[in-house]
Amino acid sequence: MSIHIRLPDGALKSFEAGISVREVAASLGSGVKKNGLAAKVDGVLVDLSHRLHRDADVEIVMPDSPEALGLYRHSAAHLTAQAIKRLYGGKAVKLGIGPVIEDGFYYDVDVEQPLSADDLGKIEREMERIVAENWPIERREVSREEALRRFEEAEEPLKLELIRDLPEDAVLSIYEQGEFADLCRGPHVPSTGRLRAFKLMSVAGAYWRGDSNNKMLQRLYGTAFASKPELDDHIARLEEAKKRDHRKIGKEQELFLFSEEAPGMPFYLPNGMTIRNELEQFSRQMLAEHDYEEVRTPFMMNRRLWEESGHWEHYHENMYFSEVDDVPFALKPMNCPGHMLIFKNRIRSYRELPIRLAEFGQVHRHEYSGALSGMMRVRTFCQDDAHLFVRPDQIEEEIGRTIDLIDRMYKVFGFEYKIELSTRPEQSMGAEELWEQAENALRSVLVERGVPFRLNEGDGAFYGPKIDFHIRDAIKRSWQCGTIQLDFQMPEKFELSYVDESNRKARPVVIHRAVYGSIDRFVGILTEHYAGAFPIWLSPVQATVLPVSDKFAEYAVRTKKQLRSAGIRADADLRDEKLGYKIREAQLRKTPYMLIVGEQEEKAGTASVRKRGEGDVGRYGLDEVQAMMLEDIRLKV
RNA sequence: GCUGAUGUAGCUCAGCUGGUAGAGCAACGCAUUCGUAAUGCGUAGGUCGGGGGUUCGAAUCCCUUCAUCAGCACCA
Repeated sequence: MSIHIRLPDGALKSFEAGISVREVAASLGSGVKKNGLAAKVDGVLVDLSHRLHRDADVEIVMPDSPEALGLYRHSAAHLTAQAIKRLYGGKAVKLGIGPVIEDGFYYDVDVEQPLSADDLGKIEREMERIVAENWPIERREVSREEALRRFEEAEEPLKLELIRDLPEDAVLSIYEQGEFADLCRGPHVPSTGRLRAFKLMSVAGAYWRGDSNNKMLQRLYGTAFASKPELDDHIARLEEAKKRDHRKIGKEQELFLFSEEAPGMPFYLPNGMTIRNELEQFSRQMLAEHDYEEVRTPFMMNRRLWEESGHWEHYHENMYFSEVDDVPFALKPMNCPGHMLIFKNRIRSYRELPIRLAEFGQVHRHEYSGALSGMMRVRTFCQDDAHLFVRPDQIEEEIGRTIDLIDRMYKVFGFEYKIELSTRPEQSMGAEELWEQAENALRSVLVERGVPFRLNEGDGAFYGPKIDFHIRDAIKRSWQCGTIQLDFQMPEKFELSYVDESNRKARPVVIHRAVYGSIDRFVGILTEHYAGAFPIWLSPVQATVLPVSDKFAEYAVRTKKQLRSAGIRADADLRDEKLGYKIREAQLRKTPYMLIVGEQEEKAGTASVRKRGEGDVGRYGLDEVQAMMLEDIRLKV
């Protein structure tokens, strides 16, 4: 019996039924035969050894196909496991799982001996050896019984656990390469010799099955590519990202510091404070345009309040406490209870709603020591927080307005962001119907506006579902910044009410929202986003005046003063150094404008302008340069 | 919190198997008065994260503690 195979270009070819993909590939020319890695049969990825029994669309996966990367990485993970087993003893190494991840792969192993960075080189060399041996990688489908027997013999308790947890009807397959075998769904590249470009990156602990109650295994991270140049490129990108690290730039540019005396609590240096202040000022301007009112609430309030709000029950592990005069206090981890008290301060009419209370609220949250990370994860930070008290009929419009506000502000920074909708978590409070109503409200706003979003099941706040805005940092870690949270619980807890049209008490709904999220984290993200070259409106020093020599110091100072009186953050570098030296330094500090002044400039009342990223742009009158800068600042470019 | 690594001058880092700490940059001083990414010479600067121990002797070995980093777990 013959079958028809349709190729991606639409061509139809006939083969005997039962022919392998490998043979189909071979019929397509020597290049495909030699370099084919796997195939997509009717859209499903399979090994070259896969046999075809009926008509199908077949596409051979070549090294440059989008699917190839996953194959290389998955096979490289097996290669890693095989090498470790060879080096540390087949039965001394218990295999966990070895999946492909965004930039590579990892393999979790249970080995007595802690693996160090030095061991990685050793393992890599063994991997190279296995590549040189060029073992075919072969798939075998096995019965559950056979799988259990094999991994029992191999003394692989973790694999046995995985097999036992697979559904009854699951097809089990084992991939073998030389003496090594692994339970795996596949597919893989056809032989170890195909792996030409891989590298082990790091080793770290990871709990078995992601549960901190389980044993901690050792996780080897690695990456693999189709070719060496692509691998080198990837490594170069990682190094580039490291240069953007906000901790490094924060130190170099004197933005902020951390002290052992206050772990996870940033100190702002004058430069960093300037950036923060600009961010706040921008935010205040936006708040004014969107009819918010700014308030401020105490850092510390009686524990009673937190019991009332539910924070004590749901959040107290992350809170800081203090007791003075036998009165128990808690440092606020959130601003909401304070804002509830403000709302309750007097009777509210339905005509007043929505009431939008904003606060640059400093909160304290006790994070686990291991979670701290520069400005990205701290124990005290300032939220650009606000609570919108709305009538039920205003919910959707208000959420829409908030999305607009966030989008508008992010555009100024040129941020790409992703939206997530997070639903009810396990640890939460309130009735099922209210949650459902809240989740539906958020979802329908997103759907109506046609914004793409990802559903994040069970990741909501304990008091309500939320829409989160995620931004990526230099090393591709994603951080939640903006958030819109719908809350029917706090109004209940605090018995909030307003007087409605028919003079009856009605319950408002609260929307929690933040744009920057944590201003501190946002400063960190911006630092990496701009690689320290902040746009002029944020730049701590907007212009440096550089006299060619001491003789023009007086004119330099005059120039600086003029710019300052126009509201520009200008400095003059009067040190007894050569011009080239001062330019180099200002350049390294990423100063947006350098004004060079010498004899000709002084005579003409001008300055030679050097713009960051452009270099020397010529001579301008001082008023002209000043206008240029003010325009850039105003436009936030 | 867990696993592993790291902590030496303001910064970046060197210091082999234990013999009493060094470089570059920065700072300061002097000379130089300079035209678009580093002028030269000189000076000063450290109880080697903290505590304890082993030793004749510890930056180096051991214990403990703190902080930081990578990752895991956590992230209302």
